[in-house]
Amino acid sequence: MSSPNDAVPRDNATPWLDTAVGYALRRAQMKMFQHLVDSLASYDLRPAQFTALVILEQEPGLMQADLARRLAIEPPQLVLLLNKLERQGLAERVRGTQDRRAYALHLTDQGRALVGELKERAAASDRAASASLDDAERAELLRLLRKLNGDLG
Amino acid sequence: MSSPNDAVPRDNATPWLDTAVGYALRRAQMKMFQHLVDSLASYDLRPAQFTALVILEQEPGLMQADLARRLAIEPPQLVLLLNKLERQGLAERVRGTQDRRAYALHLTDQGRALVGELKERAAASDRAASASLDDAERAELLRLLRKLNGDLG
DNA sequence: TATTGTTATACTCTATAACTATA
DNA sequence: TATAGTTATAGAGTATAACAATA
Repeated sequence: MSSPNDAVPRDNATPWLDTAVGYALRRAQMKMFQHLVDSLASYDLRPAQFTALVILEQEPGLMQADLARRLAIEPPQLVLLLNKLERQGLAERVRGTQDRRAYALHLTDQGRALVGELKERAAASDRAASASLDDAERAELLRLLRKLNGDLG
Repeated sequence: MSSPNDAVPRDNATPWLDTAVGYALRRAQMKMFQHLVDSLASYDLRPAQFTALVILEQEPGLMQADLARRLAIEPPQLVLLLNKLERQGLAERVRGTQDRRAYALHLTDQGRALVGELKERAAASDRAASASLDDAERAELLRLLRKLNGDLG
């Protein structure tokens, strides 16, 4: 017999799925993701579009290929995402001065004005969708997830 | 200013994304899910198909609508999933005796023989994809995720 | 008339290859 | 010849409506 974590007492009455981190992770992610989708719907933004705005606020001037890598999407997908953000007046492509193939990506004034409100919305969604945890548990969950992801800090 | 968890000291130098449980959760889930996809690829099984086998092992005789609900997929998707498991000789539909519209779902002998090996594979994938956590941390992560999901126990 | 499972269909997401314009 | 971005296209995954058989 085998279970995902041998530190968990292996009770034969415990369903296998209840011992799998990946299964619990998937269900948690679906729940929180859907909550965020609903929270951003009135802005006509999807989670990836919101994340792009947050990254561009923190690192203005990024190239498209770099932003695509940050979002873990392929360049062709990023084209569509950026087209939408430009149509919404939230971000813009600025032709590179040195390399005229590349674009430097920036938020517009409107985008900069909106992103703070979006972060508050998303933060509220984060808290609401994990309301069964207290603040200390949420902080510990975040720490463990970031360690799993190989993040520093 | 706002962050997803007010118990986390709100350092203005900390990028907002690093404070969001949902973002860390999504990245962790993608990493573990992809690892499982690779681990099951040689069996020509996807995670949802594997999960269906595990559920049917534990609860033989389920109806399709019930299994669909467990997997959080729509009935039409489950039809295709079951067709594939039947083609692979791992599960079968048995016409209900009382209600002849419904099917009782069961593993075949071959399915029962395989599911133990699959669970070991999946458990190894679970551990490998979260190798940056020690056993105590993995157990605590599982506990917090299950609490977030509203699971009992 | 309602329910179980199925089919048909469309919509989203994602991945790949081929194209353009610069370098 | 290589690279940044784009276009075109096709493959999954997912959701909805309509249908057949049974209750």
